[in-house]
Amino acid sequence: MIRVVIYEDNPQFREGLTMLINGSDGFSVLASYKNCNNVAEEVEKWLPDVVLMDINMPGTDGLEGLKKIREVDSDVKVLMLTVFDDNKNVFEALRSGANGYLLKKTPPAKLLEYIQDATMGGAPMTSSIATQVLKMFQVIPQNKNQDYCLSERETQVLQLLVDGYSYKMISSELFIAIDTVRSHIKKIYEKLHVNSKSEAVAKAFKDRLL
Amino acid sequence: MIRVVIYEDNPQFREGLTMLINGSDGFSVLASYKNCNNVAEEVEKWLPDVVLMDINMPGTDGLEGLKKIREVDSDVKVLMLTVFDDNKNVFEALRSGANGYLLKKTPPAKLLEYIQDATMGGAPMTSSIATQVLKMFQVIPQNKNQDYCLSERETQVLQLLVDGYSYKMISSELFIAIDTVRSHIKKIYEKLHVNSKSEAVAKAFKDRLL
DNA sequence: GTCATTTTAACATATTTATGTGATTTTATC
DNA sequence: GATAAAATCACATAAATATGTTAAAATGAC
Repeated sequence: MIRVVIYEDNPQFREGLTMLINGSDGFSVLASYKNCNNVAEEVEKWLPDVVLMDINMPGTDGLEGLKKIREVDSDVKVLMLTVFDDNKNVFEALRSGANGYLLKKTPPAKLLEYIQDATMGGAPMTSSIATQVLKMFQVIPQNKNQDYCLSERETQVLQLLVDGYSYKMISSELFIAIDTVRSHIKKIYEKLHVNSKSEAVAKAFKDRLL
Repeated sequence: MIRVVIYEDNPQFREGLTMLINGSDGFSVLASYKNCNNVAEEVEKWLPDVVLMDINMPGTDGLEGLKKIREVDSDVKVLMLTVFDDNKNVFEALRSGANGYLLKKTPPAKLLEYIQDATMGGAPMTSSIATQVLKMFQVIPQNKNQDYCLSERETQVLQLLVDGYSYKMISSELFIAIDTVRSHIKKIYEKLHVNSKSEAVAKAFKDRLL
């Protein structure tokens, strides 16, 4: 028996979900709530297998609710429900430990299948959500690995710059004259095509040079 | 009619796939290859709707093949096939523009469903892959959101510092006196607990302030 | 041993940055 | 309308940085 708790502010949809789930063999709704204001206590009380969590709710919304749940219980499967496949919410929900993400228009039969899938360790997503997720991956830039051919010493100096060292501090850290530090930094600027310390630091971060 | 090209080095599996797909209504295999060495030309020649791409192949492997395809064709749907749900490969494949990621043990009926799903703009994944994908999101750290309480103007100035602007450039960019820029930057340093431009820039990156 | 590269160093100078002190004007809030 | 916070500007000065030129050791590759 898969035991479900529902968070959904719309009374009709909440009732509909409850009837669907209670009317299906092997599923049972333990409780349903119209907001997440006491979600932590409620989840600890019922210890459901699956939580169906609407995203848009007055008061504590679904994303906040999810985070609260994860503070007290990392095992319960949480499926997010939403009307729109809004990019930002999807990302935030998945990062906060949602186990799946479904559109409300998901047909009843599929919904039950997805709930079961979640309890088996799966990560059910409707197709449009999965497509969004893939797009998110594609914006993650390559390790540009643009080789600027920094020498070992130059890399070392750049690292110290990034760590906020002044020329003087670098010279005493590396036991070399401050003019030598200047030389290295001049060379680094040439290679990175910059002409200030802060630009070099920014480039080191952007291009993941260190 | 969904037109498919297959890349798979194992002859038995390649034959099995071909027979399955050709034997199904609405599906047709245009060609099948045992390696990706000429994948770009082949895809341009056949212009399939879907490419089934094995990950582990001798010579050019599936990940390389995927990248080559994306260099010449961003529309064709590419479904990756693999024996193991190896975390690193999944990540690399999705980032390189795969449209889905399936385990080879996927049952035939499901496979056809997934192929169709891909052509409709979906992003089919087997359950275990989807779970992996979710886990990847969860390692992405929070916006520390250490609120340093930078004012709007201060944030703007910090952004320009990060972009490599000098005080003079900032003043002309924002139409304010250079002494005003100094004032803002002094305040920023106080709030961030730093005392140089490059430290501020580094902190902006580290704490994702912008 | 020669060649290329890296690391080291010195000298000079103009520019930029950091820091301090003080003050006026906006803007938002109660 | 008093108050607080933010944004504006000025003046001064010490410190740090950027840029140029030049060159001697050290290192590694051939």
